[in-house]
Amino acid sequence: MAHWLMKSEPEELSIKDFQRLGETRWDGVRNYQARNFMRAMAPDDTFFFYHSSCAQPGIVGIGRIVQAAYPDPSALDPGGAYFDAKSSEQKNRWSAVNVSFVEAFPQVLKISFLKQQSSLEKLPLVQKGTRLSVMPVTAEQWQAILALR
DNA sequence: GCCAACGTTGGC
DNA sequence: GCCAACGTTGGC
Repeated sequence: MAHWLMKSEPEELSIKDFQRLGETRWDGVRNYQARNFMRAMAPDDTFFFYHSSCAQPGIVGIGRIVQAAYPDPSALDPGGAYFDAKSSEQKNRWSAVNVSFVEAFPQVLKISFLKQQSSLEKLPLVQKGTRLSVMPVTAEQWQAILALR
């Protein structure tokens, strides 16, 4: 079982929204590297839910993959924010996964705090210049972050 | 709002 | 295939 980290802007989907929904589709990823990580996801993989572009950016909870990657329907919706004119029913460049809520942390593990952890030095999230919205988390990093809750 | 850093686009 | 210009991300 693998571990991941996925970023969401809370104005788009917050951990509270996620908790209320229980299960949802994770779509709209429009970066090839992030997409490729999504395609490597398998049911029962777990991920940290990260709030980005907000007052308190950081890790706020945990989710689980319930369905492996499939063509992202949002790329085919001409009225939607994630429409991609270069994708079609036959050839959709983008992928979505289905995810379920697992846990919300009692407090935000702020990015400034995570950057202070030597155990997380290699996590792309804290590395300068990295803006991946979906990334792998090693077993060691997973445990280190769990211990910070 | 600023701006560093990165990704994408498109002319050549 | 190069690379300048532009767009986006995302912390601060």
